[in-house]
Amino acid sequence: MSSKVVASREASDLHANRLLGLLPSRDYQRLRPHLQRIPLEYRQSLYRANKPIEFVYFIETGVGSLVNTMRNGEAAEVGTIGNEGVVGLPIVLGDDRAPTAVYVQVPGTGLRMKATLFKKELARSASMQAVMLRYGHAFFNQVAQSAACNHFHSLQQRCCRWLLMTHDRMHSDEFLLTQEFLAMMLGVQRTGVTAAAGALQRAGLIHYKRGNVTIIDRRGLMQRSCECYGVSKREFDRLLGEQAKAKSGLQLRNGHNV
Amino acid sequence: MSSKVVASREASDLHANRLLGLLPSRDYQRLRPHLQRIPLEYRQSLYRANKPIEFVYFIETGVGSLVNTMRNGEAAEVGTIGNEGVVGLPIVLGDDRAPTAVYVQVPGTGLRMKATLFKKELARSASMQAVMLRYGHAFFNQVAQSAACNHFHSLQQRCCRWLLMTHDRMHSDEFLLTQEFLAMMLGVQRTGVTAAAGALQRAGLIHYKRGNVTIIDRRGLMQRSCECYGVSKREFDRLLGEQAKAKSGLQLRNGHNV
DNA sequence: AGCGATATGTCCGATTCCGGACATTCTAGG
DNA sequence: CCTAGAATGTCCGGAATCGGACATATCGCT
Repeated sequence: MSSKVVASREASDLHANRLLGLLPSRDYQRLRPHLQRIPLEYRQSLYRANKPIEFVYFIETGVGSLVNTMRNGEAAEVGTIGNEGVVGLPIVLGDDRAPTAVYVQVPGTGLRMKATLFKKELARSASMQAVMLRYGHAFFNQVAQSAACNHFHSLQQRCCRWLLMTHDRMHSDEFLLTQEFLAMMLGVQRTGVTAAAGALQRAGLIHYKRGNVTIIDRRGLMQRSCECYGVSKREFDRLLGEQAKAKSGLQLRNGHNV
Repeated sequence: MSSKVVASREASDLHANRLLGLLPSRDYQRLRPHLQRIPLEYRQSLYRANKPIEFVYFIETGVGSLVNTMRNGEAAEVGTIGNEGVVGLPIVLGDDRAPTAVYVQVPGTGLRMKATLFKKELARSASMQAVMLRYGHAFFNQVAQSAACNHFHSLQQRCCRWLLMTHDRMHSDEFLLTQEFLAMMLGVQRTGVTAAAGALQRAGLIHYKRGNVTIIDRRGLMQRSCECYGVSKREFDRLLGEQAKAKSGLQLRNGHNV
């Protein structure tokens, strides 16, 4: 039994959500009274395609997926959001909806806030806006990377990437995930995922059992993953890393935790 | 087919670049002295991956491509920019570089401006910022659509989409385009494009000859294109259309605005 | 007119993934 | 303890695209 108990303190300090942690304390204090802690439940929709966005969510644990659904029902994940970000970027960009939707792919908890209020607070603080926009750029880059990745890379490579990105955002090596669901996220057939995941298990990189995956060999996954994992991660670290508070610039070559 | 020069509809809509046209006249007057008209040449790079962005470009004619290049040299277009937008969104989002690059895919002309100056002007005007961010969201949605499109849709469908999007931004039914180049944009083999384009020509939708394409049957292309063309276009119209002007006074920040 | 460079046409085996059908294993709940 | 449903495993033909090689056509230049 895994779970979201561990509060492993990472580089960012007080807040489980790194984006909130990047805010100047004055900004945070303004948001605080409006933030409400809520559970994020498996498959819950945080906002729907082309519908007004009611709340923005600062994820603490768990992972959300930006999903694009085609007319015929085919769907694919084009970006993921964890405790490094916020769900509701369209609000930051001055819009109130988007043609994509966001679903909870791994359950957890988050802080939510009325979108209208958030928009108002954003307008009052240039520093808050700057932080949100910088995250927006990192996320944009992730989506741009996905666009190329979905086209060029094999199912197994993308599988590895997805597992790594999710693992980064979890506080445990084990989490809930069915092949069926992963297939939907990757926009492929379930049987394809069975084949890919089977190979990874046989190679001793992961272990899974009826909806539960355990990451065993992170390094091995990175070797089999496409470069896209590293590219996205580097960008997030560059834009949301320590340099906001200290200087630090861009480091991170191989510094992945195990 | 459209005429050479956009007819002036409204006082503030004089600009070949729609984004500049959306700016309140006061904002535009501030940018104006810094804007320099330059030709955009075939295959020219407007900014490079991971290098500081020197200039932002408001395209008047021609088309630019946001391109993601993999380590092994494979490349794919993940977004296109024409006279509806600006090249240099990272600046708007507070960054000075991006892991993607922008190339001129169809030559034309544009107005350029020092990125540092643009950033400064942006900070002075909430209305300008609002317009740029709204464009940013439309562009983001386009990239998100590409991410799914590249994965699900056939080469021929994407071929049609690409031709339509380019046609929208050209002032002519005929433009320069080699199969080789289109193949690079779509991230596929050249021989695949030969097959797809050949079929489209046989069906009487286009005509091409050594690097020159003519759009003959736009409707036919739309029928064979994937839905992604329509989705992107609708979003652009929603966010940058006529009614969008009314909202451009939207305030994002206090204090610095005039 | 001839040449080299560029652009397009064609063919073929290999690979990946789809689409669908079906079998098996595990787990929760009565 | 049993059973329904969920999750996973396996098989197969077919489609799209790759990767590469090669042939042909057209243009610009001298």
